[in-house]
Amino acid sequence: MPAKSDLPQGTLDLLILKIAALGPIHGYAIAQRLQQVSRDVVQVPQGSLYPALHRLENRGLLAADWKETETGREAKFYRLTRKGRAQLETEAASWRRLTEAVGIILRLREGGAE
Amino acid sequence: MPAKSDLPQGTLDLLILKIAALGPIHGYAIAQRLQQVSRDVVQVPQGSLYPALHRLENRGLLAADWKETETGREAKFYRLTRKGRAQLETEAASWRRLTEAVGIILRLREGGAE
DNA sequence: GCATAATATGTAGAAGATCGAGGTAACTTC
DNA sequence: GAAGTTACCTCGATCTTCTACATATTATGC
Repeated sequence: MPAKSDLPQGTLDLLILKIAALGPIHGYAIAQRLQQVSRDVVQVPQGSLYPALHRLENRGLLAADWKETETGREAKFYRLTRKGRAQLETEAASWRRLTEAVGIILRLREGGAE
Repeated sequence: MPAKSDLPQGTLDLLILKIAALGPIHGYAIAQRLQQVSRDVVQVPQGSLYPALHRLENRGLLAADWKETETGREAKFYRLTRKGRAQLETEAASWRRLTEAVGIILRLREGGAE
């Protein structure tokens, strides 16, 4: 059984920014890397990937240049802008705050808090 | 500065199911409880809350009865159905798997994993 | 008696994100 | 020359969330 995972809204942007922060990389490779690192928990369909990249580029968080890949093909390499780096930090902090809060809630027991 | 938090899609259902699992409770109180326990990180606007409750009820995950609150007012008390309990477990497991994966990604360093 | 706030429910409409399905093209391997 | 992989892209359906609005009851203050 495949680990069907459906990223919640907003999460994809955070992950893309994070991967791009590790060094210039093209879209297709971002999706592969996410899938590898997460052991298939995170799977990004192309219909989500490319709109997200364009969205981030339009917002000035990513910048792109066409370059040659290692295999000698043209691809669009994305890198984080200064603004993108700031955004990444903000979103990562929100993510941590939120997951911490949700974690607390999920661990509640009857007759628990206050 | 308020901890503006905007729950990602799907998360609200999970949290509602979890709170309802602790015992019958009405909608307004669910929102209050979430906010209290999370120290204001999770804030549920009514325009999100009630549609979510109806959604969950229609899917057969919650069941509702009108009862009197402690303050003597009529309110709709929700409780988890058997199906809802199963769904809660599934969603909680997904949530853990996902946050774990995202956590790994957010901790990546250049020249890191594979 | 009247205004305000808190409790408690609900709807309508706009805005955004994800995703399945489709399309293009180049390069590699058999 | 057919198939598979890499690499880009768009469109439309679908679902959530959120802002704003609407309603009714109870409690508090003046």
